[in-house]
Amino acid sequence: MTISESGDRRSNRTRYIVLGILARGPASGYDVACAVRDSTGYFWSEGFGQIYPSMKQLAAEGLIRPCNAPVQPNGKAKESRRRKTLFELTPEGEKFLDAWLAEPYQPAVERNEMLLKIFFSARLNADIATRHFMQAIQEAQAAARVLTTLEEELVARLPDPAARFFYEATIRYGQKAAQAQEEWSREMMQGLKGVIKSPKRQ
Amino acid sequence: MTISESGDRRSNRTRYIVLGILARGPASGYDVACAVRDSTGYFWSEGFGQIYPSMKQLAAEGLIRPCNAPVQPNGKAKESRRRKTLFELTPEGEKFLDAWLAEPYQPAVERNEMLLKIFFSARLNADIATRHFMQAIQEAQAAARVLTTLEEELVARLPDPAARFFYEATIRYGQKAAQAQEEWSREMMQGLKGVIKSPKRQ
DNA sequence: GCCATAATATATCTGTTAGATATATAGTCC
DNA sequence: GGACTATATATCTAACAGATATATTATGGC
Repeated sequence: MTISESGDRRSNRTRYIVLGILARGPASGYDVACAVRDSTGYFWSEGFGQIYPSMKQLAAEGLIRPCNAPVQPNGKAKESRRRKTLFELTPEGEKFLDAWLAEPYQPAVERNEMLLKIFFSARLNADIATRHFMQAIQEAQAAARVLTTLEEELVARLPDPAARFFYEATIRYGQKAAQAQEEWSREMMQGLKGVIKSPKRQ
Repeated sequence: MTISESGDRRSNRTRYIVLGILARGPASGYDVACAVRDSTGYFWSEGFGQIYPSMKQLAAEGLIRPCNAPVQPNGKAKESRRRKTLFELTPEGEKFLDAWLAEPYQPAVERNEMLLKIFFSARLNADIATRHFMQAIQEAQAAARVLTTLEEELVARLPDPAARFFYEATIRYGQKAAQAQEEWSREMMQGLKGVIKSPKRQ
């Protein structure tokens, strides 16, 4: 199994977030999905369709293994209506994760539908473009609210100062991106008002 | 065939860029791929694997059709070593494109590997996080250079003022995003220096 | 003129992913 | 006890990333 995957056709990325979350403690597939949604969901999406098969593969490869920890009965009975299958990281898994973390990251492949619609907007009237810009503002503001809430919960989530710093770094990124998007949208609406009366239909 | 696809599982997005490019004039599959790469590549990726099957489907649906324009012999002979199969938009295709453009856009699904590595960086030493931040700066600067070049070529590309405005809007977006990324990276490296001496390995 | 090479252009392949659907297990309530 | 509901596991299928394969044509050398 090769550590470097930079030359390959798109390869499985799901396993890294699984490994990263298991590095913080034993978890089931469902736990991983919840952890992704609750802490990294705003910059990394992941679904059951990827998590379960990836965990199965990771187990087959010896990077994670079923956990011998007792299935907790839970203080709150209503949090567990079905027995969990817990997994933990193996030493090999830990090494694998760290090696991947140290490699350069692969830049995202862009596919921004908002910009695609803006790009072709000269075909339509200015009201439609305005609606797209307004949508962009609303989304930026909604994202900023989510990030603010996450930031406020940070201290309780991560007592470790280093982990907190890096988590906060991701939040800060999201906030800057949201701000840039909102500014851009406002700028463009202003420019639209000043220059474009009613773009002619081709 | 339904115009609104907002409630569906991910549906084919390739066809919209195909339709949009054909709205500017007849083109072959290869022409579409080149046009995507040259004018929208920085915010919309598209490969042959999607373009050809989508064009085939669009033709089957009557939204595009083979073009009766004479296969141009080209002024420059070396630009055509194989006969092109040109397609053009049908009136139905044009209506379909315009209806889609007027709908709210679907927000991007995020999957930012840089942030994922940053998120788990407390496991490693600070030099590795610094390398990721430096990579982010270099990428932002490279993107800004590409966008600057595109901006300079704009006047020659699009004589129509409306089309030019919207194209420039997409470029402006990319520039703001690149700037935000660079600022963030510098900020985080600064914070790393001041707070984190050597993050402990867990 | 023939053949090899190279460039343009068309087409397909396969692993990953988005997001939906299906199923299993257990607790609660009437 | 059975219906309902919540947690948890698992699978499905269309879309996509990016690679590979193939077809067609022009060019150059002998």
